[in-house]
Amino acid sequence: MTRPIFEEIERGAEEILPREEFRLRLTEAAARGTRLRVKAGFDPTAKDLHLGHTLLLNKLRAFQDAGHEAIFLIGDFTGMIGDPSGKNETRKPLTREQVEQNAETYKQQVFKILDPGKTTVAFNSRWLDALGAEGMLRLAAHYTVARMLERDDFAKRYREGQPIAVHELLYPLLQGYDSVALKADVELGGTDQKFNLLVGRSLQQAYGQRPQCVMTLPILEGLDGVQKMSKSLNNYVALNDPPNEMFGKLMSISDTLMWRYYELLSFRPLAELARLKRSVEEGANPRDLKLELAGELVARFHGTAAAQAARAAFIAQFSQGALPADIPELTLAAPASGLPLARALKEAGLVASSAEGYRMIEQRAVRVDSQRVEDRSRLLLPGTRCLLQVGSRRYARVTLVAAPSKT
RNA sequence: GGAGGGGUACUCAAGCGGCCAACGAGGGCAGACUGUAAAUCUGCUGGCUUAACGCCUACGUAGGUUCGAAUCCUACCCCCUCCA
Repeated sequence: MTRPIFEEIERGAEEILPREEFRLRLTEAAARGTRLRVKAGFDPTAKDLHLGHTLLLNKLRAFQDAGHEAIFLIGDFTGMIGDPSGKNETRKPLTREQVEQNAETYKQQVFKILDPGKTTVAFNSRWLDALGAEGMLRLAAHYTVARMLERDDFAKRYREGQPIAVHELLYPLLQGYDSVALKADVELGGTDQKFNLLVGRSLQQAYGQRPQCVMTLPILEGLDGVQKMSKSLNNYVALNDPPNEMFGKLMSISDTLMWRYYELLSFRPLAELARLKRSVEEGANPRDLKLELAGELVARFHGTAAAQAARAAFIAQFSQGALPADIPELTLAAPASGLPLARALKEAGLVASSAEGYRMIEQRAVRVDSQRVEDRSRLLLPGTRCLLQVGSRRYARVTLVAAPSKT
C-alpha cells in the first residue's frame, strides 16, 4: 500500500480538493510511471522571496522528490495589469521592466529549494498576450458574475459598498486559464487562493480537460505574529537576508509564534515537535528552542557553517553584551569647536535626522564608548575616535577629523 | 449626464477661523522589566537648530478673503455611492 506517500505529500496542507481524486491521480501516476504537473503561481510584485513563499516551494519540492514535475509560474502578465491584494486594495500595475527584473530575482532564489532538473519556469504572458480581446471574452463566457461574487472578499466588498474594479473580476479567470494553458494536474496556493484555484478547475472542465486538484497551504504569519508575512508590512524574513540578520529576526519572534514556525517551517518530524513542547512545559527555556529553529532555517539557506557562526555571534552580542563584529567604520568631519553628538548620529546613519538624534539622547538611548550620554549638547571634538550606539542594535565607529574651515 | 459624499502626518481617524506641527487609535522607535524576546508600564514619533526661545515645511493642487486658514471663498484634479 502506498499510504505513506500520501502522508508525506499531504503533510501541512490545509485542504485538498477533492482528496479522493487527488490520491487517485497520485496512484495512477505511480502505476503508469507518469509525472503529475504541479503548478504554483507567484506574483512578480515582490523582489525578494521570503519564508512565507517557502511553504509553497517546500511543497513543490516534496512533489518533485516524489517524482513529479513542478511548474513555477510567474504571473508577469497579471502583474502588469495590477492585482487585487488580500487587503482589498488595488495594487499598482508594474511596468514590463519591473516585472522582468523581479522575475529574474525570483528565478535565482527558488532554486535554493526546488530541483532545477524537475522544474519548469513559466510566464503567463506567453499565452495571455496571445489571448486577445476575443479570447478574453470567450473565456469570460465560461463563468458568471454571481459565481464570481461568491468569493469572500468580493462578497464582502460588494456588500459594504466598496469598489470592485471589473478587471478584478477577470483576474481569477486569467489565473484559471493558466491552468488550462499548462494542463495542470494539481495547483498549490495559499488558503486565500482557494477560490481562484477552484476557478481553474472549472475552466479546465469547460475546455475539455481533466480538472486539476487543488491543495491549499496555510498563510504564514509575519514576525509580528498577526498579519501575513509580506514585504510591504516589513514583517518578513527574506531568503536573501544575510545569516546574522536572518538569525536575529527569527530570535525576535514571540514564543507563541515560534511554535507556529516550528510547525510550518521546520522539517523536523511531528513527533519531535511534540517532544519539544513537552520539554518547555517541564521548564525548558523556549529561548533555547528558538536558537534551534533559527539555526535550522539559517542553515537551510546559508549552510551549516554560516548558521553556527550566526548563532555564536548572536549569543555573543545579545546574551553576553559583546559588540557585533561588523561595526561600520566612518570618518566624519567636525569643526574645531566640535560636532554636536546628535548630528554625528545622523551623519553616521544611526538616526534619520538630527532632531531624532536629540530625541534619542533625551530618551537615554545613546552611548558613546559604551557610556550613556544624557547631555544633549555633547560635542565630539576633531581628532578623537569613538564608538557610537543607539539602542541595542545600531552601532558605528567614527573618527572625527578637522573640517576644512568653511569661510 | 444628474444628485450626494469625500481627499488631513507611516496607516486609520478627529478637527471645521487663532489655544494646530495638528485629539485619538494602530504601527514604529527608545527606556524599564526580561530570555535577545513576548506581554506590561513609561516616553518619543515633520525638518533645521537649541539651555530655551526661534525658524522653515506640512492638512489633494493653484489662487483669494483675513491681522491670522487644515478650517471661509473661487477654480481645478482625484476618489466613492446612488439615479439615468
